[in-house]
Amino acid sequence: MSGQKRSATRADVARLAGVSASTVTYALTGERSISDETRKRIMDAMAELDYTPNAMAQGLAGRRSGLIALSFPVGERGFESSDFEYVQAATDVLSRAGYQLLMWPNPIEDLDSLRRIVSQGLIDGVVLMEVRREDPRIPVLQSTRTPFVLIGRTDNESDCDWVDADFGQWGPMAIEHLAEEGHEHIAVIGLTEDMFTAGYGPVVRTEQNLVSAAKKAGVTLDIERVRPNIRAGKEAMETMLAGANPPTALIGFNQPAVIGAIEAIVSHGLSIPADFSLLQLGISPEAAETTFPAQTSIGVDGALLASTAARFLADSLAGASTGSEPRHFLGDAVFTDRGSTGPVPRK
Amino acid sequence: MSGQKRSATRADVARLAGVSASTVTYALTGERSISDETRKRIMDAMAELDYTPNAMAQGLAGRRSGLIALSFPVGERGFESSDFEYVQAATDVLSRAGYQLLMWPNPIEDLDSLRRIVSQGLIDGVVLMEVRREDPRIPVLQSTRTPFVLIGRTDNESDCDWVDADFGQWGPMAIEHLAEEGHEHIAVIGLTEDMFTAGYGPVVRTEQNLVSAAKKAGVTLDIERVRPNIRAGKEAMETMLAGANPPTALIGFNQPAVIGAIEAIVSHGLSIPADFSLLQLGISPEAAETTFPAQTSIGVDGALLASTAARFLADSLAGASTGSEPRHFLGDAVFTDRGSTGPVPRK
DNA sequence: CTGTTAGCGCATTCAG
DNA sequence: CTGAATGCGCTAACAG
Repeated sequence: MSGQKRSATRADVARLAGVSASTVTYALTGERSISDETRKRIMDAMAELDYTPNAMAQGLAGRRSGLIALSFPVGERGFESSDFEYVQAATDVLSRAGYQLLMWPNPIEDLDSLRRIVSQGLIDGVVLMEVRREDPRIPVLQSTRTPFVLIGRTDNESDCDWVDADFGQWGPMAIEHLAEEGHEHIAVIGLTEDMFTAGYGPVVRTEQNLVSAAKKAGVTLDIERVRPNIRAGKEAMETMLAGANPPTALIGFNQPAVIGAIEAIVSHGLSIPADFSLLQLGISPEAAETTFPAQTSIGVDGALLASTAARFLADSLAGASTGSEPRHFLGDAVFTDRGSTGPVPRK
Repeated sequence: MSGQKRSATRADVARLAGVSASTVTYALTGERSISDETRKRIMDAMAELDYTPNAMAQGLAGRRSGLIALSFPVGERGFESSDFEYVQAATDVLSRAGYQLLMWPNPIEDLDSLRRIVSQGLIDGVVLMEVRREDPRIPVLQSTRTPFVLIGRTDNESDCDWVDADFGQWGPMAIEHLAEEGHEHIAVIGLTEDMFTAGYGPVVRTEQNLVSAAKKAGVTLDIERVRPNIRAGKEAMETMLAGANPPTALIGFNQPAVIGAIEAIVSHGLSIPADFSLLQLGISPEAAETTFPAQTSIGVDGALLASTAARFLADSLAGASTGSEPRHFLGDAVFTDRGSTGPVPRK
């Protein structure tokens, strides 16, 4: 056993370097100038003792924990690989700014736990994911004066910092792409009304934009809203294909349902993209390439969104007190052609 | 502005309740007995002041942060919904034991960061996921005397606490199931050699068991090892089906590749399970039901694994000093019939 | 059953 | 350019 019982403290370093304790701190933070001579002695001492500052003590004394919570409620939707893109990007930016990310997977409704953790002084700021149109977490954070940023938007948009996809671009982009290829009758498979009333922002906005873009382009839309599962999507698609005037393309905003829809399309004797076109909204690259065929999609760069959010938060933590204007960021729509759309087939 | 600048401290509570500061602590921890009278006064005072103990100060004084890191390196494999099952289960158990989970997504090789975070005194223990046969994180944790538990195993099994799937059951169970249905020639699509040499434990163990079980059952195996992507799986399956004596069933241990394999099977004019049987190993329920058809599978209860690991860690944190025997747990194989296997077709 | 006293390791005044 | 003193909010002996 060669173990040192207790790890070295700042006092140990100071002693070994022959300086005072506070000088060690300043050598570390650079808050005031130090002679090269002294700095070197301190650095050497730190290296020799394998010194690492104690985070708790830093937090207590400096009223800054270096921890950021990522509120990542996992509801019906579950976890997708795309979600990790967000986590990863946020982690990168924040760690560069000296913060660690604390994942907080509790449900949105668990406000007591949220209140507790932010009151504990353990957390400097919060990134909120899966934001609802009226999000109960926000008042909690505001009342405890905890800095935060949203990935997503509430109905009251101007109220705080947020980043979000520019859903306004999705509908027009999707409709235009398909209209250009000659499609005049397009199926849409979205999410159920539940998601509407639960206030799931993207769903509402996107569908609205789709409708208005279709009107402008003179395209007929056949909208079905179903639960996010394969069977529901399959049934919805079968119904649409069995109609008198079946659609020649599908716009999906519901990945599990679209998997079922693909099955329905293929069973119907149609092949993609020769006979039928498929365009999926808001899907991650990973998920889009997990199906057969892979899905052409319109979405947002999640990493860009998350890293921007992280930057907003880091900035407002740096600027501490000042209540400058809220900052917003809209991520451009990204079109990725994976070959699942094509010109409308001749009869 | 009605904001209290600074949140209430233990001293404030003590003053308002008319007791000494330490009494407040003991009322909270129950470390020594207190008259009901006094306890009530303290509780009332805490409620009135909306008091929450400061986590940093608790950590500094009590040398216990209440934070557990979950080392969750995200490599080539990415993030799957099943992974969240682990996170969720671990979080539940640990929060009941008074801990928060800090997600640590850094790559396995990022040992400097790991060393730093555990030396900071910010973390009481670590749960390691994606454990390699020789995992470099382990020496780091041992040298810093940080309690930890593995989800997975190293080659040196007796060395520390771990939980893992009982892979020994998978091979026999898979072979027996298919053999009973009359299959005599079975394809296997596993992962590439890279994963072998990278020391990805499950891959190695499972394939070995598959081979020995097949020998015992008198079944012929046709093993292909491919990268985890759709195209590779499709090509591998096409090759096998084009052979002189094509297999009648597939055992997969590579989800993306199996998606491609399914496509190859269907294109070949075979339908599942009437003409061809499919059995997937080690896949999450979510992923198994994301394909068409859904996949019958053999795997492990991830939530059980993770919660057991969490319990191991919580226990060893409670029993602090004592170095009792390492604890191990093997999760039973779980067979889930999703209808993708059936009797071998008559010629 | 309760109060008093030291620290935990560091940031930050205040003095040179 | 550097040192000394104070306190962050709490736990854990030590005293009754």
